[in-house]
Amino acid sequence: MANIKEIARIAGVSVTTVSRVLNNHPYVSESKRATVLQTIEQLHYARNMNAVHLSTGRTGTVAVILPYINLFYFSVVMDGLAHEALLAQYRLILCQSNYAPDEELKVLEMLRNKEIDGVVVVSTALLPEVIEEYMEYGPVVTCQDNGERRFSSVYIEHYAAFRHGLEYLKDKGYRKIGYCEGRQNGSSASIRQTAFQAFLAEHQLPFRQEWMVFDCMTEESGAAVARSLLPMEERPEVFMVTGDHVAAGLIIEARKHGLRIPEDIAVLGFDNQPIGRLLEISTIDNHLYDMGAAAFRIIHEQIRTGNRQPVYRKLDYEIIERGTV
Amino acid sequence: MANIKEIARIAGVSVTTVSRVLNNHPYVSESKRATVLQTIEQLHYARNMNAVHLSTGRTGTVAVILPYINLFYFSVVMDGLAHEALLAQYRLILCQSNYAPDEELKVLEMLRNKEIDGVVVVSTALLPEVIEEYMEYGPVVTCQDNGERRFSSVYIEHYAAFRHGLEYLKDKGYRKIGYCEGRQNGSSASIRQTAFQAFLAEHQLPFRQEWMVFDCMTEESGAAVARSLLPMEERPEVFMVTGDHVAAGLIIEARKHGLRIPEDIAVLGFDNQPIGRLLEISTIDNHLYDMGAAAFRIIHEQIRTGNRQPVYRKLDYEIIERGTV
DNA sequence: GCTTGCTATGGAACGCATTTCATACGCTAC
DNA sequence: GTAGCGTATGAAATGCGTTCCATAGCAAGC
Repeated sequence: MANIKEIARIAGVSVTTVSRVLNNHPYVSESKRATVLQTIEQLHYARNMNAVHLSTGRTGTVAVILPYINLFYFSVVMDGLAHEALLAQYRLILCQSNYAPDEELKVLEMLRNKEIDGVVVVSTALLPEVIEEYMEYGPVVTCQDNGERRFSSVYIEHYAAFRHGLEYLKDKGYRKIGYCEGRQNGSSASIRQTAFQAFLAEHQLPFRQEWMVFDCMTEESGAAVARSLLPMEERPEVFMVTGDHVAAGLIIEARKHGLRIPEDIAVLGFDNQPIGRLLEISTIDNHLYDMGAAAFRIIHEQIRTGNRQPVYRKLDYEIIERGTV
Repeated sequence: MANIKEIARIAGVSVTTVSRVLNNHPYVSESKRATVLQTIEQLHYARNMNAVHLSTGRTGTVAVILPYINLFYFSVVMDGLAHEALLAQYRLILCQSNYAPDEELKVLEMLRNKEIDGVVVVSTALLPEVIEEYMEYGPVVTCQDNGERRFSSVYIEHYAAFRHGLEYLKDKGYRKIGYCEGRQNGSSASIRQTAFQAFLAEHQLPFRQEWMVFDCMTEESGAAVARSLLPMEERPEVFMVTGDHVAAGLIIEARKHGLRIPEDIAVLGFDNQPIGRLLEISTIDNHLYDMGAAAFRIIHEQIRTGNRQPVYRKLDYEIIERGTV
């Protein structure tokens, strides 16, 4: 396979000149440029990008850590990331970690090994302290609210958003409020739990352990929540559900069992997914696509400029009133 | 930053020995191995993977071409790919192409540029002939049925699956059959159209242009189909819908307008998505996760062995009977 | 006439790890 | 006793493009 040296030899120029042509540098005469391009054409020359990466110390690639690509939440964030990456001519490496810390660490090691230029952490099992250690090797942006860290983050104001939702429910007259959460110990999940408990205490609202359900990641788990309502001595009046697909499961299963929405059980969803629109689920839109897009733009900027000053970008949210509350 | 040469100098051995330690080669005495490892530790040495890639001509990375990551269909295939890639310690580059041919070509060029070891094409706007031209640079696996090509493919027997579905409907007594398709000109879509038209002709079933709808990719487009039924002079008795989320849109919107499922309009979905299970949509499960997993295993095998003999792996499908037909 | 500065071009160093080949020691087998 | 093999180790070649630095011609400015 031809290399740059061969091109130079045949075109009768130096490798420097060939490199300049390849990279559109100035100071190459039109005649030589033409000869070089022609030689490249003739020999079907293809640049060995590994040599370029070695030489430049850059790869034009960013890795993305997330647990499950087929959960709507993550695929939408990924969509935002991928769209911006395409615009910036960057490549994205997907690490679907299943929250396995060692796999997530491997990705950070790739940063250290110069295999990638940066890392976007959409959701992780790693502690912020661990991530911080890798900041010296390249920029990292997380999509979680980690407070003031050495790495950047783009995040929804989960505390405020959740409170806002609770206030909205309270204003509507609801007092018995239930809560379906994804992971019990996730960073955003913890924030929401705190918000939930604080709000209940503040307003002296009733609470029962069975109104709070964890590990609700799928439609099926939403359906299970609906079924759990049936034998319940005292039911909540409304559920806040993190994820419209989970809310959809809850609603459809509840209706199957003759419960009316919102009269018997009201539901406020999260994420504003297409299924929520279809079922007219009231929801909190937290702009997931924008989160991905913003995360990429920040990391791209930091790679480009070499600036490591962390950026904390707070995204807003909005309640979309539909029919389930 | 320390490199292998520095490690060698300080540890008092040759770079060869350091390399051997790094790669777990035999023929290194325990004492030297220990010294080297200790030096690596001390200097916080990190291997420059770009040099490794240049030197070995391999990158341990496979690129994936697909149009939209946030469509369930693709995110599930990606899940299968990602899972296997993790097991094989391979990295996946995601190219979300939006079916832009030039972006898809760029990925094939990456193969030529040795930036990646192989390409998995989940769905593409490119012609098979174009893909074939890149086979000399590395293995390519597509997830479409392209017939006998120089590249491998993992595919659902769309023709058979679709016919099977049609037969199932006919056996149930349906004669007026409608059809909602994603892309009009997709490779799988074309096969299904052919199957559809052949079946109708064969059994002299009635057909109307308005019973065939294209560009149904989302829940909303399914809902639009439901609305289009209302003013229709003569309605189909059943719709085959490629994608359970589209079927879900159709069903939910139809019910909103008082249509009973399946009495007024029956629906047979595709892809066996979680939402289909929840709504008890009868569907054709075409094992998308397995498709991704199989695609990765094939390309990994071909990278490993250097074997370029194309493999055509046909996946089976099954009708899942639930309540909408 | 001489200094400055821009255009054009090439030599050589640099980024870094892998791998082939050569060498050498020690032990077993015949 | 020596041929042969396995273990251990290093020198040097290899993969390939980028970029700093040096050189030189030529034109504009004083």
